[in-house]
Amino acid sequence: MVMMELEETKKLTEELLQGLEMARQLQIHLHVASTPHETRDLLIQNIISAFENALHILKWTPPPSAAADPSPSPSPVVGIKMLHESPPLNTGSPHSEESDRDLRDQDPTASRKRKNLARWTKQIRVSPGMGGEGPLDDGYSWRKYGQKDILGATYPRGYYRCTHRNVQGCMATKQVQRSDEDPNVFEITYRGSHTCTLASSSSNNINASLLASTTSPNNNNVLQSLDQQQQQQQSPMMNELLLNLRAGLRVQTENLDFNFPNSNHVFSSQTPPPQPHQPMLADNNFPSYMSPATSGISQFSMSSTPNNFATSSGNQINEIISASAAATTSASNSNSPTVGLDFPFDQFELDAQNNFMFGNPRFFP
DNA sequence: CGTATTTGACCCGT
DNA sequence: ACGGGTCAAATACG
Repeated sequence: MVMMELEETKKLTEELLQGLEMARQLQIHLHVASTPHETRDLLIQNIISAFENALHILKWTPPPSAAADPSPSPSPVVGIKMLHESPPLNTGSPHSEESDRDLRDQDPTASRKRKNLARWTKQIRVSPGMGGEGPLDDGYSWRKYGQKDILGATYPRGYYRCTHRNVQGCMATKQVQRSDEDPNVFEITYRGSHTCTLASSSSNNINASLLASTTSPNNNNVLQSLDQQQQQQQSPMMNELLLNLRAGLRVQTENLDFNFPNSNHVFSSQTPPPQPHQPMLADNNFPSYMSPATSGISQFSMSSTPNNFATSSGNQINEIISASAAATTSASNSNSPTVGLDFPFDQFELDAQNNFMFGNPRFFP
């Protein structure tokens, strides 16, 4: 077997750790009657994904049959597949993201940092029948800022940035590329994590719990104070996954990607103080304030209208959430020693002490 | 009328 | 020079 690189070892470890944490989460949720089954499904799915990813890292190849996309889900059959993507992928150059120029004017090192932004790709399959023309909404509010024809690609690539870039300096962006082979598949490349404060802060609860079990013990007390019921899964990823689940989509694979040399890179140096960033609308408890039926209205906006969900239902959700969020948010605004940003689901980092971080530390006083 | 999208120009790395 | 990514003015949208 080929000598495993340090990076891989790290990834593998992270995968396993995540799987472990998810399993622990599941264990906790199993004792909480009010936990929506979606949450459990999600956790299970994530646990499976963690293992799959770990195996993937180990170069293990699944049996041909299993490799294909299983889609036992209901109507809108959709498969989401996460792809590793630390090394320069399609485009050899990550490069300037919008205002590299501007950034450099203010901070010469800014452009360089951009290259370190987290980057990962997902392949999302939408059922042919679905009206729209693009991948489902991922819970974030995106604003299209460009479209380009790519050589060799039949479909143009759409460029999106977080709607709150200007207001909150959220530098997250994503690219949507429709697959040539299968027009029903969209490859979405995300870059950078959201630092915007769209919804509440409660969105990090699940992360907090995860942290509790993995990171330094000094966090536990705080974590324990969290209301587990309401603050369960709110990481963007969770939101996303839930969205999928709600829509009858099936999450096929989740992968993690680690290309964050340091933990600060996520925040553009241009951005004032690292803002408490939150994962977007916390749609975790959707049953309560947002029935599947209600959310169904726009949650599957396609690329042409990337932020329907966020703008429509997101606001209401935010309001609901903001209340509970206020408490935790304010308490955690300060920069904590460790920087764990909540990335869309699959993201997590290691803090200075190499503690596994899943979610951000803002919950800790 | 404010906000989002479109689209050609521009910038930058290769 | 080329291709990918972003800017920004024009336009569409609600």
